[in-house]
Amino acid sequence: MRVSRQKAMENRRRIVDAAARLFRGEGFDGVGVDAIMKEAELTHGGFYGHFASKDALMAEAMAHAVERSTAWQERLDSLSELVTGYLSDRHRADRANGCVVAALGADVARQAPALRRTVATGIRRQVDRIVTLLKHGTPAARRRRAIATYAGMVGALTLARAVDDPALAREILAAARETFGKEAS
Amino acid sequence: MRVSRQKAMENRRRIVDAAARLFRGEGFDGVGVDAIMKEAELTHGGFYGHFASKDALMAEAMAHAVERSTAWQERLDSLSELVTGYLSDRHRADRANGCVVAALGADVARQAPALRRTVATGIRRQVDRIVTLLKHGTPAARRRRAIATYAGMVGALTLARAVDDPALAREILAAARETFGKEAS
DNA sequence: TGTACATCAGTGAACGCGCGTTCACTGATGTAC
DNA sequence: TGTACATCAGTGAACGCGCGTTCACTGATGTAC
Repeated sequence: MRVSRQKAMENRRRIVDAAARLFRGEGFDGVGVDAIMKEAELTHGGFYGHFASKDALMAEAMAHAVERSTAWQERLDSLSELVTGYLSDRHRADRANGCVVAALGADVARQAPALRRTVATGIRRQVDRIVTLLKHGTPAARRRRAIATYAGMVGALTLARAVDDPALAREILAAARETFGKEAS
Repeated sequence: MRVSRQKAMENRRRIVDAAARLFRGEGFDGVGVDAIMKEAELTHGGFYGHFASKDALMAEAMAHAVERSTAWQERLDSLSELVTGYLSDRHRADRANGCVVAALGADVARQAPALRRTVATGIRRQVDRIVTLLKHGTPAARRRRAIATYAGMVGALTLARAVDDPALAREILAAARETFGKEAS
């Protein structure tokens, strides 16, 4: 049964959005086209009217997720706010709506160039954003510091999620918050 | 055709070793039982004489990889050596023989408790190891610093591998080496 | 030490299932008059 | 503005392939005498 062009565009957006969440939550291989379409309240057959392949959707979903997460942090205006939010227990528990790199980091390295380029763009933007939140040092030192801070954030969240011991997970997040949350002079 | 008990044990070890490398290189879902057995120079049918399931091998392969990487770093005796080696271009390019957490971090979070517990043990050991390399500060401060340093190492390697731009990858590794390689007072 | 038989590590065909993808079909939408 | 037809978004069955797992079989190893 045909659907209005506007509704079709909305459906497409819903598929990308569902994919962006499900991929982060379960990994690229952990989610099938069928599950994504079901999440978007459609049937799997219609998928290929919107996308050339699952790979194509993966790339588009990553672009969507990167866009969203960048938009989200525009509102933050201090390093400690950014770090505290990123290294929160809430973010640790909610892979599906969180940072793409922490949710899919190792998987991204094995994906097609187009997808990796998209993620690289997101990383660059995140680093630039942190640079603007740093107040001390030369531009080069601030950039270096921003990269190390972002690396620390991603690594701490990855470690906290990998570990099965809640106490250790909390300790990791707390240690990283204290280390990366304030700008050491 | 039957094989001596000693040879059978050696075969089992070869399967675990091949699995540890292949899983890190291609991800848990990226490698099949067939590929692992072929890498170990056996046929896939014999697999279930050694292991109850692919999941069981995954857990054992992680234990093996954690053991090996811990043994490897025993030889290092300074923080800068450890950090420089970890954040080298060689390690970035060689996922299959490198750090388990950087190679499979996000995937580990989705695995069975037994596997996550094994990885947690490896993480604890790595943190303890870094603590012994730190010279300044109270025990609590050193532990905090060790966790943050390990997080920075894992995150930087993850970012460098995710990115498709070699120049950016090198910049990330260099920034992290400078930041985490020397013990800030 | 040698022989006869039981054991069992490894082989390769086969099974069942899930997943990515295709396709004939449906019926509401969009358009031409 | 209303009617007739073409278009095409979405449906659901089906296909083919790969993967985890099973199983009957093989033949060298291990053991009992």
